Amino acid sequence: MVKEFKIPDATIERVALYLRPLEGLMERNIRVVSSEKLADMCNVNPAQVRKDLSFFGEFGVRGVGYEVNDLLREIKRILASDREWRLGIVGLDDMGMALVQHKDFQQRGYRFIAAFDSDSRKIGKSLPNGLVIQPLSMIKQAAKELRIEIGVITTDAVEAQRVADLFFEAGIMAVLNFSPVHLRKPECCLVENVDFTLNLDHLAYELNRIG
Amino acid sequence: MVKEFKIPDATIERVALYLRPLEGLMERNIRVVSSEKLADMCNVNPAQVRKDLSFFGEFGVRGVGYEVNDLLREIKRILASDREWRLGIVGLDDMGMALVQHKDFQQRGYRFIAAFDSDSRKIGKSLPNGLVIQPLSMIKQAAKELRIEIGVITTDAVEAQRVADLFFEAGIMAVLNFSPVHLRKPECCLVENVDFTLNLDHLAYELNRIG
DNA sequence: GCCTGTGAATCCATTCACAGCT
DNA sequence: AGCTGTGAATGGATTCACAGGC
Repeated sequence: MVKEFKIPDATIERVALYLRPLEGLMERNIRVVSSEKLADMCNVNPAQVRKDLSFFGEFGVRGVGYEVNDLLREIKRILASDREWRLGIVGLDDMGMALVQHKDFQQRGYRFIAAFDSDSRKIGKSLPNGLVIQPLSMIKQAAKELRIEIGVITTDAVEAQRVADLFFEAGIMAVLNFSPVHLRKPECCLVENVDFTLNLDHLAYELNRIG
Repeated sequence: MVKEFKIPDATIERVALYLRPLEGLMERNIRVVSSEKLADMCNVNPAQVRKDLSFFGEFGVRGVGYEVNDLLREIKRILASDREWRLGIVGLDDMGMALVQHKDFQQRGYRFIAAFDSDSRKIGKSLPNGLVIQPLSMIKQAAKELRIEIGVITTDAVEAQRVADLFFEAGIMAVLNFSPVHLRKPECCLVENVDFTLNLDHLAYELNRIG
């Protein structure tokens, strides 16, 4: 019984956050969790957890809590992360290599199915997962044939926009951007930026405050 | 003339976001920027930019805009990112290696000055930046001697808490955590979590919504 | 008794709109 | 004329507090 009104963005973000702790509980064979316990594990308020979940239906049992397994399944369904997503990556220097091997991605159904690089010395090389690195000129064709859904960019600043444009032209609507530039994009497309320096800036700021 | 009342957290986060575009303008020798232009480059509202900056003083010139160079210096001062910060890292698999080589870190003054791993086969090896990988047992001593300020964790889930505890015991108050677990920490310490799957979850959710 | 689900209340953040300076 | 700086207005998001069901 999913409610019709629009879900707050903050809720979507937090609901994704709940996945990891829930997976942790599953592994420890803990069947039921209260909003208070789950909130603890995510540094949020218990009422927040309940309200977030209530946007999508009534998953809990009063006096008891939430069935971990059910909740996990529901959240994955809500986020559409209950299926495989097909990723293509451009840039196979250290960061790119780290990502294609990243275990969390595979476990969660995010699968790299194509890899590209502009460095001709890298073309034709095989990655540990069996992928062969292709030239950028193959992006369009590969995107169609392999049905790439999400593009990942780990190039330097200079190349990033060009690569993003290639992705968009190839019909890839979503990009995860690790490069240090703000990408221009068509209205319809989505870009998520990852920038660790923001996290470090925040730590630096707080460290400086507390003296 | 810094205002005394507390700065909203959201403002701190956005102010850090303004750094990259400003650096971009510097490189292109653009001296002055309006709140509207800067807002554009960060996908925020111009009034937001002005309000954010006004928390820290009056940096702009009415009728003109903000001096890029000044603004950059001011923001760095505010965030305390106008100096070097000393990082120690644990876990030198792909992700760890990618981070120690990450150019943005060095450019912004985030310097890795120690590296540790629990894998005995890695101990004693040198990294491209000259660091030698040490065993975890060296964390406490190295933290003191080298004055490590921020600890970076790229181990797997099993090791992460143990490493975090070692950091905290060694007097390191801030941790950047790439591992997929929620770290328990003393009241006084800071943890920032990095989790790319959250970004992918968000893209998946949106892709699914728009069909 | 215990814990969820949720309207109401509160708190915070964003945006508007315009006065004030150059 | 142009763009900042900011009180006031708006709009969201968080938290409270309790009714409702196990």
